[in-house]
Amino acid sequence: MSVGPAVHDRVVAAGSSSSRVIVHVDLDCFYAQVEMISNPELKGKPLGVQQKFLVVTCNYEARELGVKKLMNVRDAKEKCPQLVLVNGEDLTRYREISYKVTELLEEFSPVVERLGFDENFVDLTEMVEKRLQQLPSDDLSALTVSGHVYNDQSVNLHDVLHIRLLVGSQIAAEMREAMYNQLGLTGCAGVASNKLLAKLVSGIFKPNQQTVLLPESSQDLIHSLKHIKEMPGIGYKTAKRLEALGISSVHDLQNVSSKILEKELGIPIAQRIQKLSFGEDNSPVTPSGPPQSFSEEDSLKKCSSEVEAKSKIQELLASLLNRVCQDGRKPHTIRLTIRRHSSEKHCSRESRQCSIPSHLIQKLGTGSYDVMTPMVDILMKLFRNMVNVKMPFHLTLLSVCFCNLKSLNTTKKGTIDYYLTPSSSTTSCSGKHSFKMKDTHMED
DNA sequence: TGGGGTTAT
DNA sequence: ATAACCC
Repeated sequence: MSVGPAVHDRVVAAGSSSSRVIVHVDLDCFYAQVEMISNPELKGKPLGVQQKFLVVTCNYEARELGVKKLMNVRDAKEKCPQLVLVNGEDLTRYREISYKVTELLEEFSPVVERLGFDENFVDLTEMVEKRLQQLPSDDLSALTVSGHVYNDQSVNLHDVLHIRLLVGSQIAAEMREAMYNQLGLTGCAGVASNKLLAKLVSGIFKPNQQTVLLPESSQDLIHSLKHIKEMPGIGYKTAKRLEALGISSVHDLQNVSSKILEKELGIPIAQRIQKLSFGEDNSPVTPSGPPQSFSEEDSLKKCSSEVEAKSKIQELLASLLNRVCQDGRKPHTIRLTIRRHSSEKHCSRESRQCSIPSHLIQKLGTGSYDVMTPMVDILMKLFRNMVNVKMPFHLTLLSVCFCNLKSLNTTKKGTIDYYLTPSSSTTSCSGKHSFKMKDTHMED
């Protein structure tokens, strides 16, 4: 190796994992896209997806007519009388397609982190390295960026970091092309050296486009935020506390004394968000893998009796049992969550959880046994532990969650389970074996 | 504000 | 068990 010192430093920096290539992939108005695929007659019309009294998302036709995300149905209809609404309270199809997207991305590189149903991060560092090593005779001159470059900054083909991000932009384009060809979905992508910047830059050109951020422009990107609340990682609470300190811009957060910040927020959060304000984010892309919990919830106008609660709980549990059955893993914990009508308290929830008795866990995959009744009994005990049913109450939400999921197959072969584990597959949970409520005459 | 999810304390 | 964060 006889390269100059500057080049050598960059190569070392690039190779020592201090420099990564991350892509953030963000589907365009995901629920609305899924609905238009389910029912192509909706295409071309202004479409909103409704949950209770809210339009939770809408397509671009609707946005052009003034409909916004999380807009009241009343306001949306007023703004846009032609608005077509579909109910989106059942997330089943959204969840299924969401995981198909993640699986498609995992085919490019296994390191994929989900963020909600419609966003994914992928660490492209290794893939980019491989592609650069395959380049014939180090000929960089044929390389071109795919999509937009933030700030229209020009690419320097002699800069290793530029080259790596440029290859990242090409992979991002292939990902979006695969999403469209295989799933019919469009989305945006942002390519940068960390998750924070990749996420921020993915939103720069908006529907169905992509943007790469070169390092020289990262300060411009973060300073384009008008308020620190727009910084991913700084939520409602932290933003309020910072505002009370007179900190509202990225610049304020960069320049505030770290001692003052640590005193207000504690050392870990203070240090993390102050690094974020400089565009620094060393958090890894953590592979999400299968979900760690399954939950179903329903918000209610009013639930004020134990019978009403039991009926809702049965409904939620029936759906959950089907989901958990299809997953194959077994939940070892069950949780019930409520929200009380409280006058002002900002949507505070309460929960109670307990272990699921092992004899019920075993029966979970099989349709051979009524698991509903004992499970509902457990949930109602949790319910009465939280709610004094002898006193008046008013709940506005019920939620049931299965968590602490364990795969049966991952037997540590020292345990007795290894020798006793049942063959576990005489029944399937699909189709007619699905769990139903109340009516027992379900077989065709 | 819905109907989900995650991690940290 | 709660509180914060994300969508």
